[in-house]
Amino acid sequence: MCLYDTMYYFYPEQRNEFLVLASTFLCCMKDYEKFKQLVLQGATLYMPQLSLDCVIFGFHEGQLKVLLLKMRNLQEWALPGGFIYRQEALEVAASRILKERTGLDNIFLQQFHIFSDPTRSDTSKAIHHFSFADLSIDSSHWLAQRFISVGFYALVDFTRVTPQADELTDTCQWYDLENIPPLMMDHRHILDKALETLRIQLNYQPIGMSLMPEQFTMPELQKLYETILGVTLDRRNFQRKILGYHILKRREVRRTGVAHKSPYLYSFDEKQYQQALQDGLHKW
Amino acid sequence: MCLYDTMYYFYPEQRNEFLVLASTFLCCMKDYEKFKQLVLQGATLYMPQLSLDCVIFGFHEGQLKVLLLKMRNLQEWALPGGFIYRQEALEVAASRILKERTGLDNIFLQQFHIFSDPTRSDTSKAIHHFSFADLSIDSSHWLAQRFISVGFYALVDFTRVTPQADELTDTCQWYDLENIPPLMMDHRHILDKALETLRIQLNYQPIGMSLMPEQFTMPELQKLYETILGVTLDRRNFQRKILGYHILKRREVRRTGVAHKSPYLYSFDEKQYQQALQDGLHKW
DNA sequence: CCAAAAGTGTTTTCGGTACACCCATGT
DNA sequence: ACATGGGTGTACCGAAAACACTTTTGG
Repeated sequence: MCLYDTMYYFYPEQRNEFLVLASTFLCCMKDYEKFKQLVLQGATLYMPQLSLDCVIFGFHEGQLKVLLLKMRNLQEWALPGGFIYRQEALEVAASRILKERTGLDNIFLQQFHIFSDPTRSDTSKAIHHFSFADLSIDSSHWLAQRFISVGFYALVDFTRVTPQADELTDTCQWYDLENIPPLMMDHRHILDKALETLRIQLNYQPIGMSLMPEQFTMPELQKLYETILGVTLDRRNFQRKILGYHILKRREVRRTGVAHKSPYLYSFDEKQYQQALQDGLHKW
Repeated sequence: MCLYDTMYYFYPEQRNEFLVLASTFLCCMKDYEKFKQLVLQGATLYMPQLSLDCVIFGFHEGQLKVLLLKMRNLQEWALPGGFIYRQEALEVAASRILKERTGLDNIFLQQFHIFSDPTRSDTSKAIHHFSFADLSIDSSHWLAQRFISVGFYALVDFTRVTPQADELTDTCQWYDLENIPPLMMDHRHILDKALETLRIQLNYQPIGMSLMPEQFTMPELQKLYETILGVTLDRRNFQRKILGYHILKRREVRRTGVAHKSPYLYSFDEKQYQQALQDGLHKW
C-alpha cells in the first residue's frame, strides 16, 4: 500500500493536515493517530522515480566523442543510464553502469546536475512507446510519470573501449560531438550541460589521464584541449602551462615513424595527478 | 504491490534475468511475458527515498550564519529540508521550503550536490527515533531506509527573515558558522560542502544582492566577502574589483552617525546584477 | 588636534598572450 | 634542400597584489 493513493504526500498541498520533514526519520502529523496507523499498516511514502544518465566522453583522431545507444523499438538515441541499487551510492551505480558499457574500471566520473523538470519525460511519448512494446498503460501509471535523473559525466580512453550493447539495445556506439543524432527526452540538454561543466572544470581539474592513451605527445594533448574548448591554442603557451602543473613525465623515447621532427612522448605522473585531482591545478 | 518484493529491482544483481534501462520508459526483460504480467498487475519500480536539504546562509554583524532547526524529540539540529511534489521541479520544491522557513520569495538558490552514501542515514538511530515517537518499526521499514538528498544552498537577507518553526519543530534559528551545534546524519558534511561551493562560486557569480540589505557601504560588503572566504582582503583592491563589475550603484547620501569619515552608500543595480547572474562576472 | 576609517592613486609583480628563432625529420 | 612540425626563448599587456597619500568624522 502506498500513501500516495490515500493522501497524496505525507507533505500535502493542504499543509495543515499531515507533515513530514525531509532528511529526518521523525515524522509527525496533526492527526497523529491516523498517521501512526497508516505507517504501521505498511504505508509507504510516495517518491519520484530516480535514475541516472552518463555522458561518456572519448577522444579519437582529433574528435571528441560521446557514447550513445539506441533502444530496441525506438527511433531516438539515448545516453547510457540506469538505476541505483538499494545499498549503493550514486557514484558507485554510475561506475557500474560505465563498466557495463565500456568494460572499464576506475573511470573519472563526476555528478554535475540533477534534472527534475516535470516535463522532461514526455508522458504521451512514454505511453506510445509502451504501446509499441505491446503494453498498454495510461498516464497514471508509474512508468508514465516523471523521472528525476542525476547527470554524470565520464572521461574514458577511447582506444580501450569496446562499446557493449545488451538485450535492450540495438546499437551502442561513439558519435562525434559535432554529429549527434536526435536524442530522446532531454538527453540533448543533459549532454550540453555536461560539456559546459567539462569546459569549466578544465581550468581547475587535471583531465586527460582518462582520455589519453598511456603515452602521448604534447600536440596530441593540445588537440584534446582544443577540441573540448572549441578554440585553437598557442602551441608554445600551452606547453608551458601544462608543464607548469607538473603532472606530466617526459619519456626518453620520442615518437618515430611520423613525418617531421619526432616529438617527445609524455605520460601522466600518477602521484602528482592524483594530488592535483584533490587540490586543483596550481602553479609551482 | 511493489516489484521490490518479488525481484529486488527491475535491474537486479543477476543481470541476465530482468533489465530496465534508466531514463527511458521502454522496459524489457528476457522473460518478457512475466514482466508484462507484473507491470499490468500494477507492480511499481522500487526507488530510493528522495529528499532535499537547504543550507540557508545569512549575514549579520560581520558573521555568516546558517538557519537550523531542532525537531521535536530530537537532540541534534538539522538543516531545513523537505520532499518534492509530484509535478514539481527540485528547484521549485526548494524555494517552497525556503519560503516556509523564511517567508521570503525569489531567493538565490542553487543545487550543488547529491548525497547518496548508503550509510548517510544511520538506520539504528532512525529506529531509535521512532521508538521515541511511540512507533516501533524494524530496519526493513521504508522509514529506516537510505534517503538520497539533494543539497541546495541559499543566500538570504538576514534582516528580512523571521525564522518560522512548525508543528514538527521545536526551534528554528540562526547559528554562527563558527558555532554550529551537532547536526543529525550527514548534515554537517552537507553544510561544509555548501560552503566550499559558495567559496568557489564567489569568483564567478555576483552574490551579495540576496545577503545584504537594500543599502550598504563598501566596507560592509567587503566584510561579507572576507567572512565567506575566511581571509582578509585589501580595502582598495576590493573596491576597485567590485566596482569594475558595474553591478553597484553609488547613492548620493552617505552613512552618518558613525565615527570617522562617512562612507558612501551603495545598492545593487538590479538590471546589471541579473545580467551578471546569467553571464558571470566580467570586467568591462 | 588626533586617531581611525574611508576615498583615491601609483608601483610592482605575475600570469597569459603574442611572436621569433632554431632544430629535426621524411619526402 | 626544404617544407613542415616540434622544441625553446623573449617581449608585451592587463589584471591582481602591494603600498602611499589625502580627506573626513567623532571624540
